[in-house]
Amino acid sequence: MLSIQFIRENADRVRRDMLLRNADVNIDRILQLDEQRRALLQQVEGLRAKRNAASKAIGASKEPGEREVRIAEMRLVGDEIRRLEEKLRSLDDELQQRLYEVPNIVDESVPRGPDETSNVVVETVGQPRQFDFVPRPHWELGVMVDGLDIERGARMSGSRFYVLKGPLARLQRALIQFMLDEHVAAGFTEAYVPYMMSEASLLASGQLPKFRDNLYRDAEEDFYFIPTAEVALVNYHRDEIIPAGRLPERFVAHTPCFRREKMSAGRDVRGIKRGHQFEKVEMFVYCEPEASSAELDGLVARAKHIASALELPHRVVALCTGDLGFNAAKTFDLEVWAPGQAEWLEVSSASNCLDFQARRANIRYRPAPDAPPRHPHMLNASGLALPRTVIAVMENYQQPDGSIEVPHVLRRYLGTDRIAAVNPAPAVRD
RNA sequence: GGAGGGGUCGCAUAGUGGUCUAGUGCGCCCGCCUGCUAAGCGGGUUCCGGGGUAACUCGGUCGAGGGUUCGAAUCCCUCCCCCUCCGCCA
Repeated sequence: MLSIQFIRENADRVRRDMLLRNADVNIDRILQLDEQRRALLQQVEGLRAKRNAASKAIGASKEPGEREVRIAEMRLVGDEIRRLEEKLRSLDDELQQRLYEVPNIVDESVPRGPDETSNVVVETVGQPRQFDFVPRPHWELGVMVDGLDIERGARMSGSRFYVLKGPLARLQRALIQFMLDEHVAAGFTEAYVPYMMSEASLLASGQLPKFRDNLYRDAEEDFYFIPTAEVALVNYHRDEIIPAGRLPERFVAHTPCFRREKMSAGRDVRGIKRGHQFEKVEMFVYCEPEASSAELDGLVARAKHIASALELPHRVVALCTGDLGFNAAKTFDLEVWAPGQAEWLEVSSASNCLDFQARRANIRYRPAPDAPPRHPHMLNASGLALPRTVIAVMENYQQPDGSIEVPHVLRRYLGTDRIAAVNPAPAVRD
């Protein structure tokens, strides 16, 4: 979240950024609550100081008469304190609630625009492959190599679930292994983390309270299923002061991700592009504020490295102000080309959240052993999201007979250079 | 799931209603003393918030939140976490 001090001192900038995001946030109400709160706080603290002094005098006093008088006096002061505290608490609650729902500020370098049509392609790498046949979408190829079973997934769990088996289950696992190995080799620390987290953790990472509708949760216990490993990695240092000399810290974790996808109902219903459960390799960085801009570039470079190593045509897109996520001040998406549907697939989103999550999660670090604590900057980036990378590999490497060539870097993981087609092409609908 | 024990300053501990402004030891920092080092002596050492240009000052903070009281680390209630043993279990 933004600190109330920051909002107070930069009210115009915050108002502007909320407009740029199309965020419906009442900054004036927040400022009003802040002012009322501080005025009331001064009253309460003044009375408490008075009571503290009197109580000390009562403790030291030996004259029963004097004690009685002062106790009676303080009884009234106590009542007044209680009355004002109640008002203070309700002001605090409303202020806190509203602050939790204010999104991050916008980095000055972010292109302006109301929605994704204003996003800017900043770099394109590789040429889409020229096919001398009509490339198939991944859901047809999946059937042909006997690796994808949508119907059984739906029978087990309903729509937006699927089973990967045989060569495609192995392809996905090989990709995960490859990505983790590459990032670890680049100095990232691999982490295995809980997939279910408490409400407090989701609040700290910014998923709650605003995005409750997109989360799965246990009905009886305080468990939410993580929608991304980012949630776990934000909370790794929650309520800590990181000692001097530890930053930057760079993590990589592979986890499943669970999303209700209520917000995108009806979109991308075919195949494995958008499911309720999917695998993702996630990178995460804690760093000093001065370093976060360079770290963001580094994360984008890592995501690009994976796409390049897999020889997938890809591009980097700078999200515009209206398309930024709640936590992010600046975001680059990485998209890979999927010839089967002739579209760009988002496989990574790299964001600099500045100190926004550090405040929510109460994470600080010491720049030097005796220096006062500061909030670190925190960044996250997929590296990469699996189902869409699987789609891109399948569709880019497909052969006329429905078999799939294995990218060079994956061959040592899969022990083969080709995934054979064993079924005929499914009947083409309409 | 059952039974028991426990959460106090970086670490270890003391503290069962009022000089607790939370003591002591260790660690760390500053200073003094001292050929050097060690020891010794003196001082400092949580974090958050309010007010103030500042020196400074006020409030809160003993796992969390409520409550009792003029006054709570201390008493009461609810919850969380950790440890030990039993049960169950991949």
